[in-house]
Amino acid sequence: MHEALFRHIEKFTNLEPSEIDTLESCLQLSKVKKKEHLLQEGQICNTMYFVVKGCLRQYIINTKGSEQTLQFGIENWWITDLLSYHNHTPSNFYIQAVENSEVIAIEKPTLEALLIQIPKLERYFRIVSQKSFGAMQMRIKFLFTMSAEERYHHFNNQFPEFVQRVPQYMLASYLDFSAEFMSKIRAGKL
Amino acid sequence: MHEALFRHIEKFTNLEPSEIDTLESCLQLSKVKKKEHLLQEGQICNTMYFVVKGCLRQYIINTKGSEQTLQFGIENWWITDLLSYHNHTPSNFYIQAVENSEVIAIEKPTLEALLIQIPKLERYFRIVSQKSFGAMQMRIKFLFTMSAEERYHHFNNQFPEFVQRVPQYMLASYLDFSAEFMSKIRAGKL
DNA sequence: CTCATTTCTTGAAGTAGTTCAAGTTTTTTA
DNA sequence: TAAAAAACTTGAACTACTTCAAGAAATGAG
Repeated sequence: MHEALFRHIEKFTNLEPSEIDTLESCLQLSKVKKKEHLLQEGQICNTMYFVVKGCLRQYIINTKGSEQTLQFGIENWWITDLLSYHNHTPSNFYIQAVENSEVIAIEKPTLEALLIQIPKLERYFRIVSQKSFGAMQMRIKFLFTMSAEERYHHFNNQFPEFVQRVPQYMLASYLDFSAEFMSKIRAGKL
Repeated sequence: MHEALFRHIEKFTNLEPSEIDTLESCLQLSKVKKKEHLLQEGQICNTMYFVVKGCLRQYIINTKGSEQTLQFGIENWWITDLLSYHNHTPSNFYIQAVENSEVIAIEKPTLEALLIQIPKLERYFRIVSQKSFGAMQMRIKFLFTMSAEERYHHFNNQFPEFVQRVPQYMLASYLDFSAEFMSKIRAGKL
């Protein structure tokens, strides 16, 4: 049922069959329709989402009322608001499906119990979150050192398939420039 | 000897006296002089640094040859290049002392061994890195939604003491604007 | 205390990006 | 398969910031 997640966990730590059973019994796969929200600003985020299939995004609505995507989550990524999750504070973010997707949603009490029953999961989540933090550091580096055009080309080189997969205006805001500017970059009109 | 770190760990998990002993025996405090480097670009980052006293920063040298601070680390923060650490790849960053500082430096083999001997440390590092990731998400939000002036005032409200502690030009680059612009913001000349 | 170094300030000129508004194309839905 | 909705394009006007250059102030080292 949840092979995708098991395979991901096995990359970082080896589970016993009994542990797989325990885990299996706590998980359920849910379908999320395109544009459906898993988290809204102001809610307390109590759930971690593992993307089995499809694409989610985390976004905010800025002071001008327009959406800015801060993060995408595709297959084998976790997505959640970790600050709201840990501190029980209202979230600053929306989490929404960009495509029809399938996710494993784990509620905090379930996960807390699992982490106690299967301490290896502590290791798994440690490594995953340390790597994500490392990736975020690189992201900040790119935001700081590259021009809008460089960011676009760099992203397009690294993830050409992904660029086709999401609306341009979402990617533009993720790369921190306007949709109009992206259009001009792509047309080579500068 | 290393109370600062023990106190920090105890916030997230409770260590047995024997575990404290084990840990104690693996740690050593080192002094770092202002401007001294703990990591240089191109090196493989093999060490995690816990700041006991003082202030470190992670920075890059951009294409124009000037320094840009990506992260500060003060008392009770860990600082390292987690991507280089996990992937054994050359680091993109410098880590340098901003003030004369004291750090606990843990080498990767030591830490790996400790995580096996004291599994509770997996939990500690998981929570710390998840919270750091959450903080990074907020940082990106601020970078995306606030003007330079707003970022300065917001930071200055949140961390007034810290603003006094580091050179203005370092803080300016951390907030992603020029030192000259910072000077004008502070003078109210806009 | 004094000289050298580092940090901060100021103004003028330039630019990488935004915003707006309108039109076009593509995708979705019924 | 038509109509509606969503996504993309284009150009013109604007602006938030950068860059440069030079001087002033603060800090540090011997």
